[in-house]
Amino acid sequence: MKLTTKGRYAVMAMADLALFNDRGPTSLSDISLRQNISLAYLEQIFIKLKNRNLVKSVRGAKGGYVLEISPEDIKISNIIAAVDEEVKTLNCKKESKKGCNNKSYKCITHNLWDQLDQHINSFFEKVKLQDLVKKNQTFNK
Amino acid sequence: MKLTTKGRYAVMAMADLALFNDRGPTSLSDISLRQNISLAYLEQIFIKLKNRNLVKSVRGAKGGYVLEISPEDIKISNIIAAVDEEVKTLNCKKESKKGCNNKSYKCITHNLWDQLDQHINSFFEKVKLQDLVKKNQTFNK
DNA sequence: TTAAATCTTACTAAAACAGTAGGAATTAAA
DNA sequence: TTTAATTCCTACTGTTTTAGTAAGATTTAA
Repeated sequence: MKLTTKGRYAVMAMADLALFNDRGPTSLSDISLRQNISLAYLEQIFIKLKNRNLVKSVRGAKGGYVLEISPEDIKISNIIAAVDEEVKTLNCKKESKKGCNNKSYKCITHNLWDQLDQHINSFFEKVKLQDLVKKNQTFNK
Repeated sequence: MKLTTKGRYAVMAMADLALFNDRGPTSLSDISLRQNISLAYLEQIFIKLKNRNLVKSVRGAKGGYVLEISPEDIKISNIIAAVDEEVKTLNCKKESKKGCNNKSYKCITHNLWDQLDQHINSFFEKVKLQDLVKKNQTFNK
């Protein structure tokens, strides 16, 4: 599975952006200072967030980024997916040569990984950016 | 989070072992052939499984491994924990210098990662090795 | 004109991953 | 008693990923 600091930083930065969104564009250097993430690294991350239409950029002085859509409509899964190429446990489908073929005893764990994926993804699907901004959040149903 | 082929291989191998457990010790070379995992790599994995008392070894010719406890009593989480050092999304607690301090806006995502951990771990807690051996398994509640 | 900001591309040190290699110790069976 | 099959143990290693850094180009408000 893929869930690295890049994904975590992206969620942190988006939450930061959501908090300050009503004050106009937020610069990456502000986020960098508040969240303690390197500016250059944030730049790379925000390119990807922009490509997925999660944020809009405002170039030039006093520029920065603003949310493209409202925090209630942004799922955590959208953010993770934007920066980490895949959120998926490896399973035998991916490796055609090794592991999985039609022999039943080779596919014992096949369903397990599939359902783990569903489980994790459903978690990220359920939580919205808006939920992070509220206090004393509980994300489990 | 940490969930690599080592953890997957361990679960596959344990499932394999569960299937053939009533025929006496299963050698790693058998598992290697059936599951297409390198023998030397399996050896490393089984040392760890043994250390956690999930399997017993029988040395010498005709030796191999047998389950130390019955498949109903082995949770997937036990297996993963045995080989992958931690199943935990990184969170701000871990990095004392960076990220998390008492300023509220730096801890926005703190709860999120904590609860993700709980979510994933609860999945692995619920599934037993026995469940993998049955057909048409469903692990989600 | 200047400073603040995004945008773009390339590079890189360190760590993790996924093994490989080589041999020692043990034991059932020939 | 020898052999072959097996676990046990330690060290090494190529590749990929991670987590950035570096250097500059472009845009725009003041």
